[in-house]
Amino acid sequence: MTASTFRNWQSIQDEVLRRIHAREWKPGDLIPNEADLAAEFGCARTTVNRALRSLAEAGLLDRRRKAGTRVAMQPIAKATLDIAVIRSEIEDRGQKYGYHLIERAQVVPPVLVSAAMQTDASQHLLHIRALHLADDMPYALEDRWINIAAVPAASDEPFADISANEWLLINAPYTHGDIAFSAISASQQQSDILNCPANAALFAIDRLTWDSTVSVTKVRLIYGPGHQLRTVL
Amino acid sequence: MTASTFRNWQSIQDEVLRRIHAREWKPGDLIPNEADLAAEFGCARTTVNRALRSLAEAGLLDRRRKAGTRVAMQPIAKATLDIAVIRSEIEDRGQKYGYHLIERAQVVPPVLVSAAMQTDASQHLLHIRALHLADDMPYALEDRWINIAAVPAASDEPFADISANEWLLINAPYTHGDIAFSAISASQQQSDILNCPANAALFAIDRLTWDSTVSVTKVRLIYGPGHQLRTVL
DNA sequence: CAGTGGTCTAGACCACAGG
DNA sequence: CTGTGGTCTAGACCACTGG
Repeated sequence: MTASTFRNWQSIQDEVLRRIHAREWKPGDLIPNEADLAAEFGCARTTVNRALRSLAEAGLLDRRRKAGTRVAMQPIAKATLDIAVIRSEIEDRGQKYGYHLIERAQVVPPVLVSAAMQTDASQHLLHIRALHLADDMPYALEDRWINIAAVPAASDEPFADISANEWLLINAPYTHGDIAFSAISASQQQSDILNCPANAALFAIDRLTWDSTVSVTKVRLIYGPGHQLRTVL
Repeated sequence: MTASTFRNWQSIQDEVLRRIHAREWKPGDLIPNEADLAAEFGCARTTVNRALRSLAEAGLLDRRRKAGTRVAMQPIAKATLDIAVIRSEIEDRGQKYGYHLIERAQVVPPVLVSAAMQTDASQHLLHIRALHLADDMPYALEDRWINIAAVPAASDEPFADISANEWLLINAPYTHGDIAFSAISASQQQSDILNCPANAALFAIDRLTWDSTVSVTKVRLIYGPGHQLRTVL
C-alpha cells in the first residue's frame, strides 16, 4: 500500500474503515495521531482531520484533545430518520395523496396540552384534526394543536385544502423540537376513521416544536396498521 | 453588524441560521456565494465553506456546483437516533439491568428468515430468544437469528450471562444494515413473557446487519407497553 | 464555456485536558 | 507543562453542471 494511493479524504476514510473492520485497530485502541497519519498517507494533516472528524461524527471514533483518537467501544448505531411532509412521504411511494379536514376549532386545550406547550391554561389554541390518504385509503391521522400566539396567521387559514402539516412547514419557522415514537392501541374513534379493527396496534409519532422559547405546535400522527418507519445504519 | 463579529465557522453558521430564521433568506432563495460571504464576514472562504457544508448536511441548505446555495424548500427534519446496547439504555435510565436467556438452538429457520438473510434455506442458524429486564421488570424481548457462517465463534457462546445484543457488538463487526420501527399487537406468548395484556400495542425494532455481502444477524426487539423512542430535532 | 462549490496544501495558532 | 485535536488562512486547482 503506497502513500500515493491516498489522494483525498474519502480514500483515507475508507482505509481507516478497512483497518477498523479488519480489526487491525480494535475497539478501544488508540490510533496514530493526525500528524503521523498524514505522514503515512502522504497528505496534509487537514485532510486526515477531515476524514477522522467525519468518522467521529458518525460515531465510529472517539476523539479527545491530548488523549488522542480511539476506535469507539460501542459503535453506537446512529440511525438518521428523514421526517418529511406526509404528502411527499406518500408521493415518494408512488401513491396518490389525499387530504381531508375533520375538525378545526379554537378551544381551550386539555391541561396536558397547555402544560406541554407551556401556554396559559385558559389560552385558546387552534385544534386541527385531519386525515391523510394514500390512493384514497386512510394513511395517517393528524391531531394537532397550534399556538396562535406564535403563529397568528394560522387563525385565518382554513386548512381545508392544505394540511397543517404542510402549511406550518412553510409559514412557521421553528428553532428546535423533540420527537417520540411509540405504539398505541387504536381507540374506537381512531379505528373508525382509519378503517381498522378496534385495539389494533398503531404506530404513533409525537412532535413538539419551539420557536426559541415559545411553543409552536404539538402534533400526534397516527399511522394505519402495518406502517413501518425504515432507515439504514 | 461588523465583520469582526465573526471569528469562527460556528458564529458564521449562527448568523446564517439567523437570516434563514428571520426570513431574510426565504426557503428557495439563492444565497450569496462563498467568496462573497467570506468578504462580508471578513474570513477565508474555507471557513464559510465549513459553516455552509455543515448546514447542508443538516438539511437546511441545498448546495450544487454552479447553481449555488439555496435555502431548502422543505427543511426536512433529520432526527438522529442513537441505537445503543439495551443494557446501557436501561442503566442510563438509572435502573438495574437484568438478563434472562429463554431459548438457544441451532435450527433451520423459517423461510422468511433465510430469505431475508440470504442464507441457504437448509442452512442452520443460531436462534436466540431472551428477555431484558429493568429493575426486575420485563423490559424488552429479543428474538434473534445469527448466521454462524459469518460469526463462527457464536456457536461456542452460551449467551447465558451476556446477551447476544451485547456480545455481537463486541465480536461481530458489520459494514451496514437497515432498521425498521413499527407497532405490533402482542401475541399470547409475548404478552405472557412481557407480563402485559394480550393484544397490547407493542413497539418493535427490526434490524438486519451485513458484513459486506454476508448477513450477520437479524433481530426483532419488542418493548413492553408504553415504551417510547425519543430524540430531538 | 464559465461560475460555483469541493477539496488540498503548508503553515500557524489556539483550546483543551492528561499526566 | 505539553501533546493532541480544532480551527483559520491564503492560495490553488479541480469537478461538476447550468446556461
